[in-house]
Amino acid sequence: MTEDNFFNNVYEVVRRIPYGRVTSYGAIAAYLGVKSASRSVGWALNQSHVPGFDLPAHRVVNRHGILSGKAHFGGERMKELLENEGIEVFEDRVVRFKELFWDPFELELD
DNA sequence: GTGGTGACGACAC
DNA sequence: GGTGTCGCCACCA
Repeated sequence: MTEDNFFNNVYEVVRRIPYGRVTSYGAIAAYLGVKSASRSVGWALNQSHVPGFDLPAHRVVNRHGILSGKAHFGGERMKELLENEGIEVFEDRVVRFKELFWDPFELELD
């Protein structure tokens, strides 16, 4: 946001995802002005596994609400984190994804 | 500068 | 809804 670094912007947005809500890689990329950089967003989130890096990456799923990054959290870690926030997860997919989906552009509406 | 890779997305079947 | 293909962008060797 405040910086021109794509990665930094991704982290900024992810940290602002409301509790109990989820968003997609594409939505973040679009908010950053590069709609087609969705792959880079996921690539950036790869940093979230670094110690001391507090990032709710478990709230970021793909366009279909699938926990595509589940493998990077290790086992059912991502699923548990989501369910802990009241988000139902079935078969690696977010139930009611359409309702729980949070668009980064809502930041402007705040 | 070039090529390969990835926690994606849109489209076709 | 699921699978395969192609396109996209940023990063690293």
